[in-house]
Amino acid sequence: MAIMDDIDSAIVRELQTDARQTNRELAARIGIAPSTCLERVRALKARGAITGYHAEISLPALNRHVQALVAVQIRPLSRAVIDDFKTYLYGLPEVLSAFILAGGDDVLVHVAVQDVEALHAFLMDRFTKRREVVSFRTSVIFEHTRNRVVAPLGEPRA
Amino acid sequence: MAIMDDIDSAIVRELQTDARQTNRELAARIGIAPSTCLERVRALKARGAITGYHAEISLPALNRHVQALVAVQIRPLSRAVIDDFKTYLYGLPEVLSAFILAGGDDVLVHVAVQDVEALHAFLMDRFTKRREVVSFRTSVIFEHTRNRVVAPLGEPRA
DNA sequence: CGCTGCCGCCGAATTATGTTCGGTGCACCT
DNA sequence: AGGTGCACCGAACATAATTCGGCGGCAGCG
Repeated sequence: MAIMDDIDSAIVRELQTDARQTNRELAARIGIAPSTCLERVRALKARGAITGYHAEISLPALNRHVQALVAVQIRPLSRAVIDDFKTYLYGLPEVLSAFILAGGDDVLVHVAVQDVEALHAFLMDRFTKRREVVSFRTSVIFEHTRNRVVAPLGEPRA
Repeated sequence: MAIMDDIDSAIVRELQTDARQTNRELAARIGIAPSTCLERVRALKARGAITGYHAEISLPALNRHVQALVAVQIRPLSRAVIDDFKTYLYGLPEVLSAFILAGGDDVLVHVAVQDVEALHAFLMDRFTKRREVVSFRTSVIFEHTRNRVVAPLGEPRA
């Protein structure tokens, strides 16, 4: 799983940038034959290095104009309670992602909703009513930038 | 930009699940002709509803075994300083994404590094030395789950 | 030092897919 | 009721994915 040479790195970089470019384009960009390229891409997926290909959708286009982060404290802090809460979150369409944390807060939830009114309603309906949620703090997100191309770290050439 | 019928929703859902399935598969799954499907996908991209297609890479495969969230306070809190800091963050390979926030903290940074030692080094080298960073709190991430399929909100059928 | 076996890359042939374009039906407007 | 426009469809053409046999380089062994 740790073996990843320059060619693999280049493939991973290109597919993070555009996952829908053709295998021929990809091969040409990297400088290998299409058949070789196909083989390596398949190996990366089989190895678990590439876990999937996903379209990125504009949140405004999905009628979600407000994003927020909600830092939640959970009690009692047991595995069962956390797992239940995770499952609960996963079923909420407003939730984009959830972080289970070490430290002050237990869970950080990234949500995207229609507007501030919907945010308020969401918090009241989905968090206040939960018994395991003893407190939460909400921060509205002004801007969220993602670094789409993630490269290997450490000794660059394995 | 807000017009998105059932077929568009289905396309968006499918492409979020697997962006590399063939246009024919996609069309068959949804129940329309490949040519129609191609047209709609192109329209969605042209309209800005689909912003891109990205491969998802396993962080451990990239030699990043530790993730953390760093809540940063910036002073002075001016646009110029924030923009500079954003640009700075964007250039750091360890940074996965950054949130600009309203409320207690100003910026929340999601990082992925090799191990806890590398996390410590990263914080010391990249944050402590910055003049505009007046304080930061770091939370190690035990688990991060993403909701990959994001559906339109509000009135479901536009 | 040379031989041999193995692994990965390549290129052509086959199969499948993307893409274009003209026609058709439905719905809406008048 | 007639006309107009839009979206969808299906066949034809261009392009790409996939397979597979063979070649070359490298390593390990004799």
